[in-house]
Amino acid sequence: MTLSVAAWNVNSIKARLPNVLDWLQAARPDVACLQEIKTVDEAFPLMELQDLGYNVKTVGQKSYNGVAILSRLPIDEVTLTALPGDESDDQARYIEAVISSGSGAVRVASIYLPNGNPAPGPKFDYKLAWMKRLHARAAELLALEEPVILAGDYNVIPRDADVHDPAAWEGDGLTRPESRDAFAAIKWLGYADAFEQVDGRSHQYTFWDYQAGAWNRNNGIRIDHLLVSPQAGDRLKSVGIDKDVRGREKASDHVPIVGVFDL
DNA sequence: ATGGTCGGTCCCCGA
Repeated sequence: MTLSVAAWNVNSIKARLPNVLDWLQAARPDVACLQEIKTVDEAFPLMELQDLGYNVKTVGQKSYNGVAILSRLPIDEVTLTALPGDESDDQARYIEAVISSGSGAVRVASIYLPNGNPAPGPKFDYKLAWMKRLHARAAELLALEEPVILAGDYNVIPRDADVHDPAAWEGDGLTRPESRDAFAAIKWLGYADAFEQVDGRSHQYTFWDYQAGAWNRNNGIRIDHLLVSPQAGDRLKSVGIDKDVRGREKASDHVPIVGVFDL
């Protein structure tokens, strides 16, 4: 039995609802981790998504951020609605759940990692602190020896090969060595970047800015990632980036990335 | 081409 798991920063679920519904109906992912829903839980369009057969769990916030997990399979338990380690952090950027698949339980997190710009500065400090907390949680999850999929917008461009013009992004919070090192450190724990494991091609992007004709010029970056534990990585079959979604009317600036697992 | 575009709102901020 296969399990497909998607990550997609929708940049407002309300502005994107027709596109999101169309894509879910066409791609039919078993699990979809959404970021930047930009709404409180009460205003999330629950019915429309339930009508497509999805169970829905959200961690929302007014105006900014907000994450969701949609699943065609039962969501057994929401294990976390925030990253541990900072009680004062009230930004809605993390939700983690246990999902029942054909072969047992799979743990999935929907992650919206802070952008961190302008860097350096307090926002960049917050990004790095958040990444440390994610590192700690990722280590705890590895110890469970379960299939774990950490899916979302990491706001990190891992390699120069993941950006159209590395020079143009020099010094940006998405490419700074501190950001790349923190991302690599999570992988060093024992996670794999699903895209790099099965594909690894250069210049495959998940985000194109709205400005300056970035989409038409293919000036993109790869910042949406699926990090997978060994128990998930061993069963990873394919990864796809649904690039065409970016060319639609009223598109998000991000497109979905989908991993298919034998789970 | 040293700019530009979205989405959310307290009329500017975040990306």
